[in-house]
Amino acid sequence: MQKHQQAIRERKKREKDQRIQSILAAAKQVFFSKGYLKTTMDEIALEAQISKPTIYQYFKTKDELYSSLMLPFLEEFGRQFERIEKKLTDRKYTSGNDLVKDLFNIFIRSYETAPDSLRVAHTFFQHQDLINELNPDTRAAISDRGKYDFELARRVLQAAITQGLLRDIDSFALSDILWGLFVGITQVMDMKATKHDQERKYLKSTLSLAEKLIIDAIVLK
Amino acid sequence: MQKHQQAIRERKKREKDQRIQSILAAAKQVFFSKGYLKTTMDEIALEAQISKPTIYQYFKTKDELYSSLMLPFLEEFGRQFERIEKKLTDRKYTSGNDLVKDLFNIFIRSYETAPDSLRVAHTFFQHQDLINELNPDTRAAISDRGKYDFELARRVLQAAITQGLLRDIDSFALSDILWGLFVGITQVMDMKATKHDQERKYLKSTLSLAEKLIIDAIVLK
DNA sequence: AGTTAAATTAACTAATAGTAAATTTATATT
DNA sequence: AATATAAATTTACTATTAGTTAATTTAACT
Repeated sequence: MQKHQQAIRERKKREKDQRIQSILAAAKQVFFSKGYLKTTMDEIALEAQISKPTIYQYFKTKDELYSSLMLPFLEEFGRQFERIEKKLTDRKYTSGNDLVKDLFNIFIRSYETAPDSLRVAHTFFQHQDLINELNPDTRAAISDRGKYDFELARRVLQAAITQGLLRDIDSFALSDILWGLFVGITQVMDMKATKHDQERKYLKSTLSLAEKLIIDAIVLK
Repeated sequence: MQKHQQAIRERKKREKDQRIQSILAAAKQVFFSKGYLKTTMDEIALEAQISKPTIYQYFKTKDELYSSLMLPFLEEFGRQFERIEKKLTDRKYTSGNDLVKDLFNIFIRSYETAPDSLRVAHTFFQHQDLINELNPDTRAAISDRGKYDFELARRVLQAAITQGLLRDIDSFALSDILWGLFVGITQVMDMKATKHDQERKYLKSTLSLAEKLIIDAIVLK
């Protein structure tokens, strides 16, 4: 009976995926409450209610487990850029103003809904040496996805320039500047922040000012 | 003989400072070639041609040693801001344009002369949990210095606004934006960079574009 | 020359990332 | 239903390395 075996294989895959998800959930919980350095694999195993070697069944190293938390974040970023790209090709933007606001909202919302993931992204930017040590599959997945997002963002900016929404600025450099601006501001804020809502409000007003300045600087009027 | 004892105490202090400097030099060398995680204290000791416990005589932990590398960088930053503040109070600036260029140059030069120190600064922004574990003296020194630099930068911006060189923008937020912009851009560039001079030239042109955009956005015309 | 204090080190402990081998669990076969 | 096989899991281990202790060396002082 082929069908039966097929069904079993499917269930097994499901269970495997579930186990991976539960490990990721536990890892997220522990990493984000204690920080990368002070987190131990035993503690993650305890949180996931399994033994340590089981984690190593699915993730080759601590670094790889940590980095894996980043992928969903990068993917979500990509989806948002794709949404904006579609809106652009559909000629839905009548002013560069709205476009810049949409771009900033990607970042702002990502910070609001998943500030943790953003912290992982910071690691991505900083610990390049760590990334290089990952197993090739994970590294490729993360690195490729990162490059894809970068390129996507650049393409969106270039399209906006071509449509006359933004001033004629080198889109590669502009993409780096916007990306850096957001990463940098959230990082500087993170450093000052003390988890109070007050601080988060302050971040929002700072980002909102940055948005105004960028609109002044790059929108074609 | 009081004089003799005094002289000996002075030499001892000198020797102690020298030892600290040689440890810092060795640490710098190893940390920056291998990254924080893959650097061992034994390796630093070997590089400094002393034994490991001697390092612990002067630095309480690995984190503290790493963080100590940052202080000279923060101090240099402060000196640069003080220079610009003096220029401002002496009414040497006739346009906001020149001021912004001077500010950007602080960052650009710091990256050119000591890109390594900047990488330590990135850690500072990211591993806040690490900073919190430092011994109180070191933490206070670094944290105070960081706050001082931030405040100094803000004061410079506020003075420039008061003098009518820059548009009337909240100086706290603006300071965070500029600081974040630079940290973020260098980080994004660092990620892409592969140590080729070509990349460094690209960073410079990107920063130069960022400078133009910021001038457009904040200089009063 | 002998005493004391400080700096240095050899030899250690504790913690933890990662692994190997044994065990359990679940599936397939007779 | 009993047995064989394969996969997942765990117990018990190794290796590395941050940090410490106690012994040793070095140098100042009497």
